[in-house]
Amino acid sequence: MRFSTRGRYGLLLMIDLAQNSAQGPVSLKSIAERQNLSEHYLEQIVPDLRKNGLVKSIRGAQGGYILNKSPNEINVGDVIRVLEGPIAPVECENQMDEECCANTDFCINREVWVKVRDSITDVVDSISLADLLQGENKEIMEQ
Amino acid sequence: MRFSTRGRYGLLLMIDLAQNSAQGPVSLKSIAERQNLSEHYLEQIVPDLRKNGLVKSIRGAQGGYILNKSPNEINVGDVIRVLEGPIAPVECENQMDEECCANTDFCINREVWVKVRDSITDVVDSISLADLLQGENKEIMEQ
DNA sequence: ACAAATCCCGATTGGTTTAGTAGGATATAA
DNA sequence: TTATATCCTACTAAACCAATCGGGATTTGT
Repeated sequence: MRFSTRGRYGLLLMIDLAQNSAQGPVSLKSIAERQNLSEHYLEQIVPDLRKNGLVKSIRGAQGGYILNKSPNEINVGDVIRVLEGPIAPVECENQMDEECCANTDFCINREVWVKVRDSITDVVDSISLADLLQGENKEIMEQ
Repeated sequence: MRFSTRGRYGLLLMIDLAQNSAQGPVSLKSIAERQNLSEHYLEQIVPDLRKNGLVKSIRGAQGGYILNKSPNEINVGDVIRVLEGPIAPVECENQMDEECCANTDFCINREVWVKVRDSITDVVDSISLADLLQGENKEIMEQ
């Protein structure tokens, strides 16, 4: 029950952009160095962020990536959903809809998974990149 | 970001026991039939439940499994932790302790994962097997 | 004593996911 | 024109998942 490196690295990448892309495009190489990640692996992750409108790319020398919205308009949930797919603690065909449990008339566990999903969603959708940057300064985020 | 079948099937197994093991041991075969699961696969899951004191086994013909505590003393989190390992949305050596992020002085994302973990923990530790059985009768659990 | 039921245990397997790596094509600034 | 970048497709080694397989040990009913 854990997030993969796609979500984790992607979030680090987005935070790096939030910190560094105000003056101009930031290359994956520099992000990879600062965050101690594989540049090639970031290369595999970042197209999803671009296609979903979270970052913008500038090709060629001195190119790189910049945030496509301001840090307080992007929250952690946006990044995670793009890189890891929908937040769903069990694999139901149609995102945990009523028809998901074909085995039994009524899936007795469904409420558990729905509550878990909703609690995760609440957390990740309530924290923006700006919150994380502010949290860094304060060392401890507000509860 | 999802639970595997171990946790899901295990929870179904535990609920089946809560419903049926009051009068005596329940065989995996009957559970597998009722829940429409593979008996052999349940056989692979149930030793973990036994070793962690959640169920008790009775060997031989007419044997089977019974709950080792009352349904309101067992909560969903107990079952999940036994079958899926600790609830930790990222893989840090020492369960998300302060030393987890060696790459940087301070892991800016740590607060996110801690909050996600805590929110999941809150949910699964607040729902007992008894709650789930009651929820079945009411069709909708209380919020 | 014996057969059936049942738990117990280790090994194997086919498929998927993860976390990358390799190598090149395209675009652009200097 | 050269160095710096993004972009794109493919490949791979390892791990994990969801079982399956084949037996062995224990108990009950007859």
